[in-house]
Amino acid sequence: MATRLIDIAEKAGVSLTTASHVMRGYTKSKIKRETWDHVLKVADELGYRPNAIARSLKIQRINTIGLYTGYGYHSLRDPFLAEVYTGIQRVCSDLHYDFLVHVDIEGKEPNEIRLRLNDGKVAGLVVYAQSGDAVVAELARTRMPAVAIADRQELLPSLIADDADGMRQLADYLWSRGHRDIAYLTSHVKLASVEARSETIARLIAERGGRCTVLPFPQMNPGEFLAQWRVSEDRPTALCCWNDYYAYQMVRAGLDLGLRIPDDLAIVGFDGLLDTLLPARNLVTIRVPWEDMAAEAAKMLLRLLDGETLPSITTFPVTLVAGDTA
Amino acid sequence: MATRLIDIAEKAGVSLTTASHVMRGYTKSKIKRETWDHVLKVADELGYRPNAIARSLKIQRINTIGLYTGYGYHSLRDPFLAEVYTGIQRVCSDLHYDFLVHVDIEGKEPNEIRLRLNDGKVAGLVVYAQSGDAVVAELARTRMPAVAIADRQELLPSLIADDADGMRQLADYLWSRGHRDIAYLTSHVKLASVEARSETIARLIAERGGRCTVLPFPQMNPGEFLAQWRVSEDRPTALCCWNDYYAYQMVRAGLDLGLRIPDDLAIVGFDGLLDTLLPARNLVTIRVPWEDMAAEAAKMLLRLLDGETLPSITTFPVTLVAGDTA
DNA sequence: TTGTAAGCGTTATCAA
DNA sequence: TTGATAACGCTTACAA
Repeated sequence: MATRLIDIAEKAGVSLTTASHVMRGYTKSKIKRETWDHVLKVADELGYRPNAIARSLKIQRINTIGLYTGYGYHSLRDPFLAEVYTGIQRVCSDLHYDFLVHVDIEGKEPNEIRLRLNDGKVAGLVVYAQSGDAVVAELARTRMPAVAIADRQELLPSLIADDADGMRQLADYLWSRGHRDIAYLTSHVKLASVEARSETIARLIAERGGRCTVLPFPQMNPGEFLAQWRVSEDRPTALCCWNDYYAYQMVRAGLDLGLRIPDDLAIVGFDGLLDTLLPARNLVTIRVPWEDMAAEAAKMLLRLLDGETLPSITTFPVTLVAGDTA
Repeated sequence: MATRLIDIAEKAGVSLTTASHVMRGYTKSKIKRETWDHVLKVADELGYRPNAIARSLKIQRINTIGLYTGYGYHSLRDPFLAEVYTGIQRVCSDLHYDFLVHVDIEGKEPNEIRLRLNDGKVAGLVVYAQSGDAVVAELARTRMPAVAIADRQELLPSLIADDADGMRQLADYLWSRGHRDIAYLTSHVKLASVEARSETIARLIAERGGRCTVLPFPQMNPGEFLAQWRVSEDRPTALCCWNDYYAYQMVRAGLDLGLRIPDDLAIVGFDGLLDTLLPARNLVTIRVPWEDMAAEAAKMLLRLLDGETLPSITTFPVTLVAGDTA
């Protein structure tokens, strides 16, 4: 059994209150220096550790925030989530919060998940989910403090990237390099940002008199896709991919097939997520400041917990990263 | 103010006990079906969420475990930690635990960190730290349940990879391909496993009459290192790197310099961490089942919490992954 | 079948 | 300058 405050009080021959004041460093109370030091000494001897649970129960606050992702089992190998975690952690570290990863929520009913998320272990949540996620609706209904990231949530303050501007930058870049026939490989996931990206580039290229074909990222392996592409009559000269991971798969498959990139085929991505790791080729991509966005989401969540009102949408600028694949 | 159990009891016109039994699904108590359903209905109407904090305080247990890394700021951008997180998460998910990431512990005194780690928010810890870490000593002193991963901790049950066998496999592989002069690029970090790896390969190659030079991974950039290597008289034919990240940096630098890999220079890594992400080249490496090890660490921690006694060392087998860089 | 009441380890109010 | 004591929300003997 762990040492309690009362054990210290008894051993030190003081009251619970005095012990509490000393342990919390409550300088306003005028406890005799002698008593103070004695209590500290006893606490150290007994290896005292304040019980954060009891404290939280009493003060009705908890310095822990959580992350909910609406994609079931979320792999932490996903570089996007790595950025999100890193950003949240940075803020938590600065502001003396801990960070709880909710994992026991796979394949459950929305309300059951909401109960797990909203059981007092965390003060609030950063949310990464599709708009229309049922758990998010439950959270909003029960007024759980939460802030959404990466994709807009109608019911929550949301932090999103400027997808349209990113696509505009890519379109400009490709157009200026002479590409008039572009294929856009989009994601299967139903996110508002997915729609925004494909619509934007299709529109921009069409407006200028070029052609932009939107295709789902091929289910077949990228090599087969590119082999087909190679023999087709009327092939696009540039591949614009929903994200960097798709783009890298295409780069790799292209190199394996002996294609010259970007001369035979230009490839661009979106996200800026893989740049630190990858050898051999530097992808042309749009860098989205995911880590900063996540950090800002965490900060905003903490402000929300303090009763502030937040803007419903906060949009972050994105920047083109030059490389050698387009 | 959130709905409490007592609010439900009052609104439903039952006692606290009855409400508690219903909410906990305590089937042994013979509550009238009618009462039961009524309580559930009221709870739903009021958006009741059990307070896990109060519950934990009462039952003196908490279904949360944590991770302590002795390397300060820990980022999921580190693929190793991504594996560790993923493994811990998997087990937590299966066994209805949550996973708390302590982040407010940077740059603090060991005892202060221990207080943060051991404040009742988590039942136990998975530890990733160098042997001799002062916080680990504190944790052991205060009998905080903990299990170490990746590097041996004298004071804790430890799960480690079979580094010696991994190096043996790499040595065999390189030797069988005709390499007689090998450079081993080791890490600056003082881990037992670092020592184990460099010593093992140096010994194995020497025993067979070859030469193995152990060097710290160059502080200069990998390109400069390889440029020097290229003009040296008596140059090794293979580079064996402490981990995959080092190896990939060398592969990239080599390709940039126009080296043929593996013909001009063979490069091998260790860890098996980057294989899912990287295009262009498949590294020859040793796959360590980090995720499984982390999962097992979490499982063992939970067994420890149940009062079981654990083996002091558990060693996991590693396997060679063939590729095209050696 | 349901209710009463003690207690988990803190903090905070008030009194001494 | 210190000490009693009542909460915080829940669980669980034990009583009714």
